[in-house]
Amino acid sequence: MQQRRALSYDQKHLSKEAYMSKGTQTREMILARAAQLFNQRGYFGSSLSDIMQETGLEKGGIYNHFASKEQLALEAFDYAVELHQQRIQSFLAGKKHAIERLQAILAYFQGILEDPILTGGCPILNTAIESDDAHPALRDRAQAAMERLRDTIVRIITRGIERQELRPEIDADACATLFLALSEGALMLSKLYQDPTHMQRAVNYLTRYIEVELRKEPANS
Amino acid sequence: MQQRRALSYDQKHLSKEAYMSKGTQTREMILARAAQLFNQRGYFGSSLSDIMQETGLEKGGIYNHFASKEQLALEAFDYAVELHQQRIQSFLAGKKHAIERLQAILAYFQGILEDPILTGGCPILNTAIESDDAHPALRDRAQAAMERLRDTIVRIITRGIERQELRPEIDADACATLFLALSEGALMLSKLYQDPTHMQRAVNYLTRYIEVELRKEPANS
Amino acid sequence: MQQRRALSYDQKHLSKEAYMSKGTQTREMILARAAQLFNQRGYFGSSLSDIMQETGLEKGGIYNHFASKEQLALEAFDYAVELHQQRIQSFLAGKKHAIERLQAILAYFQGILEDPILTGGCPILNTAIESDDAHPALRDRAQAAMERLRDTIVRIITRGIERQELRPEIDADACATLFLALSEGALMLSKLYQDPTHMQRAVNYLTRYIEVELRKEPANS
Amino acid sequence: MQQRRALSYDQKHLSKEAYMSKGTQTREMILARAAQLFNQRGYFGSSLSDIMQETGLEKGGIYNHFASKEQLALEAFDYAVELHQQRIQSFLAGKKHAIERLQAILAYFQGILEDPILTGGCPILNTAIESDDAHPALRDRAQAAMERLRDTIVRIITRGIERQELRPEIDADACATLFLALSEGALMLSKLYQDPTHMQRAVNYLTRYIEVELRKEPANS
DNA sequence: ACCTGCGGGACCGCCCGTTCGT
DNA sequence: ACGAACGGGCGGTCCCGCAGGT
Repeated sequence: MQQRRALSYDQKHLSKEAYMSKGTQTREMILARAAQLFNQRGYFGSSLSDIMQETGLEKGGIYNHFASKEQLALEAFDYAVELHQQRIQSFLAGKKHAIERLQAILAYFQGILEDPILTGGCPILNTAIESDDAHPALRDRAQAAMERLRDTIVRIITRGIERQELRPEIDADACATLFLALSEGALMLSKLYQDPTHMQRAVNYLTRYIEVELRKEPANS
Repeated sequence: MQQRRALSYDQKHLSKEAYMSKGTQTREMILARAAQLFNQRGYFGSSLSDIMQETGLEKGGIYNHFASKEQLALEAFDYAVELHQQRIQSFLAGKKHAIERLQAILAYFQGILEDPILTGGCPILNTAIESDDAHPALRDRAQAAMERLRDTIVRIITRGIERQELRPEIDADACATLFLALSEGALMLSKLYQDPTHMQRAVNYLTRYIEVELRKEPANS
Repeated sequence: MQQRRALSYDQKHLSKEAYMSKGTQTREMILARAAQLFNQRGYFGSSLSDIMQETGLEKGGIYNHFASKEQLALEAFDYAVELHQQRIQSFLAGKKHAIERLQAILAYFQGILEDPILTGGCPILNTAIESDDAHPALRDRAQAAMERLRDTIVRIITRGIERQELRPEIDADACATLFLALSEGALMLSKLYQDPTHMQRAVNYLTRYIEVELRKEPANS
Repeated sequence: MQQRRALSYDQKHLSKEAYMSKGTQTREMILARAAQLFNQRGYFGSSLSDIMQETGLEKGGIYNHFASKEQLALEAFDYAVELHQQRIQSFLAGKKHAIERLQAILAYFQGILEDPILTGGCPILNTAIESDDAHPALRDRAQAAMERLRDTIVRIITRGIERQELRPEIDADACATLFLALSEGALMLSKLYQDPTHMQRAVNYLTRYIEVELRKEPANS
């Protein structure tokens, strides 16, 4: 019965995606469920038993696909990040102007709270906090993922400057830090208080910031 | 021998602080060490064995003072928060002007990274992230601690407005969110990257923000 | 070993000896050993370590089959009772006359001491005494088992009266109490003194009682 | 508060009994409470913490008076037996005739159920069952106590025969076994079923038995 | 090829019975 | 008589291999 759920899980993707062998399907399903679990309860807070229950598989079934809990955690983290990356891309899709693209980033952050792909908040933030002093392998992963996100923002800004959509004097790195830190921080606050207000304030603030501090004013003004 | 370490730990406080029975000393020592451990490895990532090793006590010795790991965690969190609260107070001590006081808050956040009382970063942030979907009791504690911190900032701002040190149109709540979210977020980034730059940027940004957006300009300007 | 497959093919068709997977065999083995242990040392007097030693399994192996010590105890008790029930049935087998059947019951009780299936005496008695004020779940089990035994005796008597093998004025319930209480009490005495004499006396007494008080005299005498 | 109860416990005896130092009072109090506990939960089922709670003392306080849990158990058993022995004596007091004395024994057994000095049933029975295969020291104690009880009955019967109150052909030992086994067995049944009926039946049966089988008929009948 | 289920064994948090300094 | 500390054992769970069967 649990297995049925597992099977049906990915079969809906069959039409639009490449063929997946049963094994690969199971593997993906495990990753999806584990990513969810780890994102809510953390790496140390999730046991293999929890994952068994979540996936409907026996231990052996999981171990068939992943050599260890750690390996699973690493891949599940990648999976979660990939999901979020796709979400960002879908927000950015079709938006050319740097202002629009920065707004899309804000929308993405707000979406983590209001329309989450993975409940439990931002996997990079969660993993960063849990792993920084405790799990180097995971921390490196989190660092790389964060860097990718940061780089996305930096690129939007530098290209925006090149295209003369943003002011030339902007420090792209500092600006990316502002966006990232404020968004992640506000996400944390809103999750802690279970109140979206804080996230909303951060988005409001950054939206204004984009307009007032980043947008290049028309030359004739 | 291990016990001796425990004894010596708090005895240096005896001269200046209230008398502590041996039991209470040990209790405090356990809290201090456990707070450190939990702050680095998290609640689920720290085992009683780790705490035994850190304290030099046997299990029974710890259990004498705390009914469960959870109870210990709760009290250790309070201990850590209290330590940080005292730090904030020491930063605020003698500073009357709202601008100065807000700068002290920034200095406090920067100190978490550069001159930590407890290695492992901000206990409220760490605990908030770990507990929000996994441990309600801890989350409530973290929420209360965060609220206290937030309230400190809000009060500084509202009193600053009253004293006409800050602009009257400031939204104190929104402003506190900005300070908290940006500082905690930057702290996370700096810890993740093991690079104080991000924290520094947040402090720079907020320092400028204080001057430009909050400080009430002299009437004659 | 290679033959196992051939064997197992037929084993599912075997009507009299149900096929037992390796897991089920282990489970039964644990039950048998645990039943023995509990019967000698009691529930609180037996530790999981004892059971590990007795079964030669590690904790994980035991825990695979039983969710807790309590669950194991409950099932082990049922196992022990079932064993004794079968023993009673084998004593009763082929005996039609109520007198014979009551004598079989006595033989069964004497057998507990002299030819035990499970050393440690009567599991119902042992469990009744240990659990009555301390372990309701176990007590309920013991009560049900005792009731089954009592019912066996009551039925023998009532059917004996119906068949005019026993006197019509007999109070079957009171008589069953006499049999049970005296037998269990004598069993306790003989185990305490490590001397079968007391059991023997009870059997002698009840044997005479059957003849003198229960047996219906021929009409022509 | 607990301590207050402990203190007051024996002070009412001070007037009529030999002087008891505070230490001795405490010791007696521990014995009384422990005897109660062991009688209900058994030796292995009672922990020192239970005893602490029951007595209101700390561990050190208990260990001041008893070298080990085992030693306490042994003495608590003796205490319980002594209490029961006194009860028997009070039932026998003033009764000279063997018939009366045997009836007193039955009344004593019935009293265990209906007006217990120690809840949890007969300590000898309880201890016999728990210790027979598990705790030789306790079993020896139980055996001795049972023997004392048995001897009381045997003596009543032999003296009754000597005094021509009972029939000369009675086997006193067998008769004592009958009384003991039936009473203890019925006690077990009544406790298991939480229904005094079984005990009542045993008493009824033995009362009749005394009249019909033991009482010496007047010579002229 | 994939999954099940059994078993291992280390370790978990907790509590035991015990000792001893105060 | 207390209360701190011990140290090992409690019941239970962890993560992990591996044999077996479909």
